[in-house]
Amino acid sequence: MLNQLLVKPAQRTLNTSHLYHPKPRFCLQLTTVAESPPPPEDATVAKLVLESDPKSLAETLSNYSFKWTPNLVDNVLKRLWNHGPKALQFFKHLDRHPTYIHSTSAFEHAIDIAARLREYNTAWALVGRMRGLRRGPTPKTFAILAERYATGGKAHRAVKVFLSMHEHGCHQDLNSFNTILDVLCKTKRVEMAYNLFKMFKGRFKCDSVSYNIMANGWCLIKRTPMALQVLKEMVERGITPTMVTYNTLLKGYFRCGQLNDAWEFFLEMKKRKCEIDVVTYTTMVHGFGVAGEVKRSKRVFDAMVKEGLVPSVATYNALIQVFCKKDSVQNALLVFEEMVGKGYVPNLTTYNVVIRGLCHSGEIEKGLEFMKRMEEHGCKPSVQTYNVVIRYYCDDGELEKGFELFEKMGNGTCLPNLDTYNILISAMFVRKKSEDLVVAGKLLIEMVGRGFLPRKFTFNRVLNGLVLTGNREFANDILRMQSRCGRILRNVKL
DNA sequence: TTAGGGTTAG
Repeated sequence: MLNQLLVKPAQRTLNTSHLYHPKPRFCLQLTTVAESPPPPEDATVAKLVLESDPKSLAETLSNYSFKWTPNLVDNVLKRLWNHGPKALQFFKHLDRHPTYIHSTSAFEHAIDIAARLREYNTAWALVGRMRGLRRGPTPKTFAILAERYATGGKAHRAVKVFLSMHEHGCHQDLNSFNTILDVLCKTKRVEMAYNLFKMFKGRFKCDSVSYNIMANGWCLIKRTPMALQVLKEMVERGITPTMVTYNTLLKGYFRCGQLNDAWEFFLEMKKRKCEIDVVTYTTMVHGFGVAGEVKRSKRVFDAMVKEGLVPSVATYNALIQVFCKKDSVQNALLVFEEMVGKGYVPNLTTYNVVIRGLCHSGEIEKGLEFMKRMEEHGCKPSVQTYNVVIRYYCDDGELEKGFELFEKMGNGTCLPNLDTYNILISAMFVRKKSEDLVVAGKLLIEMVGRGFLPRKFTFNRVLNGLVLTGNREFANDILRMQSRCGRILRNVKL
């Protein structure tokens, strides 16, 4: 039934339902796709890891003659980035390999993944293991750990990581100090960073980078006066502000909606004969534009060119985004074509901005054309690209087209992430059909199987939906899965 | 992975 619902009957169809699944959990059909070249080896391995039951992973992989190299392992781990438990199972399997030894970078990937899953004990065990093998830890290892602690809401632990570096045989220097400051600032723990900064600025002989990091931190939490204070202090200590310092403050003004102050600051920079650079202009184009001042934004862009500065791809991206958001996609496309005409190579951001703009104005098919165009030009659509188009298809009631793209992701080289699943699951509630809710339940099972932890809200929503549509038994299955869910992450021990 | 400019919805 579901198959018929989600497919246009006249189309030639082919059942591929989740090629990387041991058994199809649900059958969605999609139109025939063109023959594509064989996937790279790391994609094949990633697919096998995703498909295999953890217990049979070793056996599965031994059926193939992969030649394990640091590069291959790194790429597999990168691909499995959104599938943490699976990635760690793979890492663990190779950790027992008779001849292959994990590289520093493989360890750091694994540590990053474990810490992202908040498996801090696992992460530290890996640090110990890499030390035992004399593969680290390196300053980068600690930067990763600190960042994961900070983004996991454990800023104090992040600071501790930095303070304990030397105990793990890793020297603390100005670079690592700047890194911890930046990690804290980027996670909005600016006060904490500032305290640390005040405490150690003498010991590590803080440089302009440290000051710039702090100024940016205050700007990120919209406390520009404090950023100015940092600038003042910097000058008092005889450290010359750089273009980064000025551009940071300029961006800070825009972030606070202080357009006039931003403009004044820019004039002041000019007056003082600052070497105004492409970043300054890009900040202005974006700042004025997203604040609704499209004409001003375009004037700045033109002024830049007139002054002989060459716009970067980022400058074009800013302008294109401004047109998409505050003007029209048609004008944005004109800028896009102008950019291409001048020999620029649009990047992932360019395409994502354009595709989002098109979808937003109801031109999803045209967005899809751009997706093809980017692929033809060697720019692989990212999971965000897919998510945008899938979302708009679903919003438009074109569920089958959304699923078609979802299938394409699974078959190809761009694995779905948590957002992808959430988008699709939400879409399953629109038609209020029993069959759709069963799909939602199956998606939920699939995402858990791949190591994503759905929010409680998602579980409850699907459960309620199933119960209301008379799928009580299936709801019970899901309920049992939910209770197992908490244990899934804990089961991955190294 | 020591700092600044372009992607994200409701």
